[in-house]
Amino acid sequence: MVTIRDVAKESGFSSTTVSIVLNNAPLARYIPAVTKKRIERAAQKLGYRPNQFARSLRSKRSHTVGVMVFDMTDPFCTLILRGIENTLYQSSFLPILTDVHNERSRFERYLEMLLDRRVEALIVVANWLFLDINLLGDLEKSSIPTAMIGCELKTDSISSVIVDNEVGGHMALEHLYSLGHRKIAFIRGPKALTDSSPRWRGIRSCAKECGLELDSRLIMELPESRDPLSSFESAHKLTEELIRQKRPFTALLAFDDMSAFGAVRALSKAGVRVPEQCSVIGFDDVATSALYTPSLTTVRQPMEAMGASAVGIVVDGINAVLEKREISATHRKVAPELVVRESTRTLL
Amino acid sequence: MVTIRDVAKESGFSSTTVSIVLNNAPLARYIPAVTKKRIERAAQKLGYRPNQFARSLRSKRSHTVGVMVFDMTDPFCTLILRGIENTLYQSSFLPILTDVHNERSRFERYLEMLLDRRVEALIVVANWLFLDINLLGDLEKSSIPTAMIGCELKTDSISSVIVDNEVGGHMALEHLYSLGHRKIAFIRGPKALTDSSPRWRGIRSCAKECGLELDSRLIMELPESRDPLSSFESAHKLTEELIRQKRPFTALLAFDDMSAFGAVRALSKAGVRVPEQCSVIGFDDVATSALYTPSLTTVRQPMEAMGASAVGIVVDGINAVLEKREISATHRKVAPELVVRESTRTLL
DNA sequence: GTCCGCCAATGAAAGCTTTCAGTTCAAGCG
DNA sequence: CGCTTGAACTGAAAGCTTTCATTGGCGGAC
Repeated sequence: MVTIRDVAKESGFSSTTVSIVLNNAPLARYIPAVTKKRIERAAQKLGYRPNQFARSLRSKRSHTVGVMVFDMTDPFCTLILRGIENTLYQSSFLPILTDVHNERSRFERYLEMLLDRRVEALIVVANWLFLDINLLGDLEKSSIPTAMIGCELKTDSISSVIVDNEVGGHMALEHLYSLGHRKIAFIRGPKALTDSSPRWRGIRSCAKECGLELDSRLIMELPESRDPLSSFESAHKLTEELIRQKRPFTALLAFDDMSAFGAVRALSKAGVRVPEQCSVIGFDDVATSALYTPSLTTVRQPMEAMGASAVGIVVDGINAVLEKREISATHRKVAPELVVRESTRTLL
Repeated sequence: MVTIRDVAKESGFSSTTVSIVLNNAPLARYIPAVTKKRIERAAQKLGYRPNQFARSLRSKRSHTVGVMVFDMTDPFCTLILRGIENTLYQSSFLPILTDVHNERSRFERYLEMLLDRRVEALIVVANWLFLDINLLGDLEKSSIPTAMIGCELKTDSISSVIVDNEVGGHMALEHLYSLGHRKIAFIRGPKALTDSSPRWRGIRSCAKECGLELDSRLIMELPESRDPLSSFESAHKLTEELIRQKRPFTALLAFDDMSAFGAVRALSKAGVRVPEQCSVIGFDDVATSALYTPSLTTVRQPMEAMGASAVGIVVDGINAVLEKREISATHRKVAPELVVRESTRTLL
């Protein structure tokens, strides 16, 4: 391994000067171009690569960000991760990826590991999280810039990025209403999930504005479950139940895309054609939605942008810490977007 | 920050002894239980956490593995990543995740960054890779244990884990044949993709065994593209073309699940019901396949196990290096598994 | 002629561990 | 008693950077 001293020897300057030049430190301003050239050439020639361990030890920086996902298999995560990765890349940080599998013990262990590695910031993808208040406590103790994606927070020690669920819920119902649907079935999210209630609030506010009466017998609720894919199965069952009830409906508004897929499956099985006989709308716009048959109309969360946004927040936080500025948490609520595809159509 | 010297002072022993005890180093065997207790208690009391930077600098170990994915948005990756993460967790390694976006420059930059960080091993998820021989050269130079998932190699410096594509192709056709199908359409993978030809070989060998004649006018081939999701669109178009040809077929064997989805979509659009009028089989068994309507019959790659297997290989490699044992590359070919769902059925 | 400020460069310390090469003491052995 | 052996423990070095404090040299101000 070639060290900075080798470069010093080769170039004829001290290792101090080499360090200053190669890092383009503030003092580099006093160093004449000739010297810089010579040092750079020497480094090049020897193929010098600074030892990151030593560098980190001295500078107390790891150039690393911890990413904690609550369940990677949730298709909702994929694009968020892509957004995080891509933005981090631009700032020359590397992500350490951990998947908590929705287990508290695993969360704690990973948090400890990440902090031991001195990650400079933490991004938590809190998809499908049953908000646990202790968890926030653990995160707050960490004292590094932290951003949570997909979970609304009021703390001012942890930043958050979420989609505006209320607006999204409103959008979804408005879409169905504008297509002429009046008898609408709903599959609500599980109560314990933080997204559920604002989405429902948006739906109710839209109903109110339109003078639409919600039929409580057409409202189902997903059960709690640790597995994000389970909403497919649950929605499938709930939709079968809706059909068995024989209470007619011409459209169905699902909590998310997974449950929408479950609903479509149940409807098809029962011989109800989507969208001809029943429109279905989802929420999220996971990758599959565009590929489904029929392709799914849904309320899109701009996931890649949300990942990027979280990185932006924590990178600002890192810089603030470096410059000893105080900075308080940022809370962003991004706008959802209606994506109209084939699973919804005008009521004839 | 509390250092090992603080613990030494607190416990009344030297930092050497503390280090030995806390790491349970070989020499710890000579240290009486009482001493160990006292040191552990002191560490506990002060809340000592070893500085990983210093530790790494000294021991030359990072306890970190680099994971390079060629395109994260490919649903094929998700479970592989899960398998990697989970197995790494058990060995107390942390993964640094990088997504190459199918770009050579990005590959090079990331490889450099990972090696600078002294990752102890490298796992490359070479999904949807157009094998580039230079790329292997870059990897071979790295001289750390390296495993590639999803790409067959002959080198003995880089290990590989792949599914047995030939057996898989054979399985798929055999399934359709055993259901009574004789007029079968095919959507082959793009030539440049390493998986394509062995899968096709398996198909041909099965056809031969069954005495089935393949109709070249029913054989389509996906075009090359950098985007794994593009196979959906392409397959959609190719299937439309197949239908336009009016050359009847009762089953379709697609290159992968994405293309199977595209085919199903095209068939549905044309009023051909799946599976009643045409059976469709895919390859991979991505998460969506079980949720699709109809759920997709497919040849499953045991992705989680493949990820785990790759980790096993490189961890063995790491240990071999530590113990100065020589070890040569491992090449595993895992068995695929037929998953029968709703998209295929007996020909009436 | 002295002092100041700027430029160019550097020696040495500090950051925290792990580990090599011992040291000390006591017991065991012939 | 002198020697070896083993247990229990430790001082100091090494690993490689970054950075603080400092040194000269030199031109200009007073």
